Amino acid sequence: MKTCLRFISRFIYISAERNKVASFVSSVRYYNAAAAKTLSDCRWEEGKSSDTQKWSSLEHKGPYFPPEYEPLPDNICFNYDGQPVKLSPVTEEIATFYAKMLDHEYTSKEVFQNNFFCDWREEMTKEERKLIKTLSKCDFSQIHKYFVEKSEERKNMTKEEKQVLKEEASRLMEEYGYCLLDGHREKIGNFKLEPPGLFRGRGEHPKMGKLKKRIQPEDVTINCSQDSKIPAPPAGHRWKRVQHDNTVTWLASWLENIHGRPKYIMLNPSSKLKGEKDWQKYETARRLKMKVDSIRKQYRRDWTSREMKIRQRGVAIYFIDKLALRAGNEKDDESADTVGCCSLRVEHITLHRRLDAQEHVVEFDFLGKDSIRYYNKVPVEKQVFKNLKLFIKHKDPEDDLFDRITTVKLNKTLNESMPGLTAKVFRTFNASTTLQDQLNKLTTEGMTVEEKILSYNRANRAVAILCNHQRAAPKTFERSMQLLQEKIQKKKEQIEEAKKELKEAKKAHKDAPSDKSKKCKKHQVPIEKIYNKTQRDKFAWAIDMTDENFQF
DNA sequence: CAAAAAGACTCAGAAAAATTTTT
DNA sequence: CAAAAATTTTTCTGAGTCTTTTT
Repeated sequence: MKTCLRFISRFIYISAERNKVASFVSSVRYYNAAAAKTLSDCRWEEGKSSDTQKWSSLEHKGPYFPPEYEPLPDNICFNYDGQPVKLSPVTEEIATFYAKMLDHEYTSKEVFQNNFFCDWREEMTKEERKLIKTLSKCDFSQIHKYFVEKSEERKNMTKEEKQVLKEEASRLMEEYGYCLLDGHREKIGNFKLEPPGLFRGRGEHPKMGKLKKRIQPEDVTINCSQDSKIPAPPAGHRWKRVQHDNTVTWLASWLENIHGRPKYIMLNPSSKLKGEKDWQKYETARRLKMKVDSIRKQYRRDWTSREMKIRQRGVAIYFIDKLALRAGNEKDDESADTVGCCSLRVEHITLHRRLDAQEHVVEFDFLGKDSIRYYNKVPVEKQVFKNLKLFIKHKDPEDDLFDRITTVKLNKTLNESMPGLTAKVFRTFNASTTLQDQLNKLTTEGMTVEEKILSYNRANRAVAILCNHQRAAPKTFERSMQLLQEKIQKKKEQIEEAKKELKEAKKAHKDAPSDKSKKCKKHQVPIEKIYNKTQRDKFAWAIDMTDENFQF
């Protein structure tokens, strides 16, 4: 029983930050393996800067390239200004990207349309460009219909056909999905290259609708060990570069054309490399736990510093600590306008001397990561309130609230308080602490497993609120609501009926009810039903490590 | 040296796929 | 039982954080 409790609490602890539990199973396996060959490992770990060296051998098959474009059948036509137009393959492919998205609201946005049309025209042949000048004259409906039908067909495939597809996918996974790192077969996180399409940013993204180009082998850099079997580029092609850099963990990289930022093929979270890093992250959070009191003392002192930047820093760290805000790096205007702590603007907060019987309330309202709205009314310390008033004095709404600090400076300060400490550590720390606190509050010794799981879910909910994790209500929400109402109505009727039946049954009571006994048989629910396979896998490592002291 | 740019890595929601439950 | 709906899990890749390199 005790073990069970502990392992649940461990599970909760690790999964504090979303469902990033990663399968530590393999990590544990590796720790054991590592222990076995400690001697040789230690030698080179001491000698070389083992901190920067991520592997000593790495072999893989290179990325998997998405299939080539298949031109539309001749009877499917794109129409321009009422006339059918046969498009060149390149142009046609891009048209299909748009056509497929037609019933997504994205395509109704002006920015999306403009970006798409602009990029599309650039890929057109001269003749096409000359002809196709207005998006509103473009008729993709046949193409759209074609793909709707195709996906319908796919849905209606027979079991056998689906099985064939499944097997094909798993063969692909076998061949490209794994690499060999330091002699261990490790799962790759994203071995498939991102296929071309139209960029869909989150929120009001200025680049939405732009063409995400097909990645060519010539765009891809391969990273593997020198003496490994170098992955072969697709026939008739060559890699951009093959390098052997063991200070990085990626297997392949390319520059994404929307922002020109690098993208990588990396290992799955279940790998040793990722797992250990994740473990380290929690270790750092635990170190923060030891240190947090003095850090809190420090930033409180900073609230009254004569230096404005120190006051700002003190208040910013307070927000990061208390509200689990993200650091808030500066962003260019080529992306959606979202903020974090350091990039908060005056317009994002409202100060209330008193609000709903509370004093010194700060009302936050801004778009954070992924354009998720953060809305919160928080009572703060009087000194913080005073400072905020000072910070916004003589500023316009669009001015920075913290104009004297940056994330770099803030993290530098944090790092001085504790090695390895950065703003994001507070999120891990706060999530873990909240979960542990909630768990302690919600669970008692005598609870059944089901009750514990309920507590676990509730505790996790508290973490989600703290971290402002939220998903958009599905578009079908209204509909499901309606269905729910109908259901409730039906249930009511059922209850009425049941009551009547009961009355009748009472009257006819004397008859033997043996017939119903079969139906009434209740079956025992085996424990395995409570956790799915993946979850049980996740638990495996926790059980394995239960002797260690892991209380947060 | 600091600031900017480049680079590498984690985090996170949407959508798709798989699975389970209900009708 | 199949079909549909609901729910859960996985995949995908965009969006952050933070570090390293360059200017």
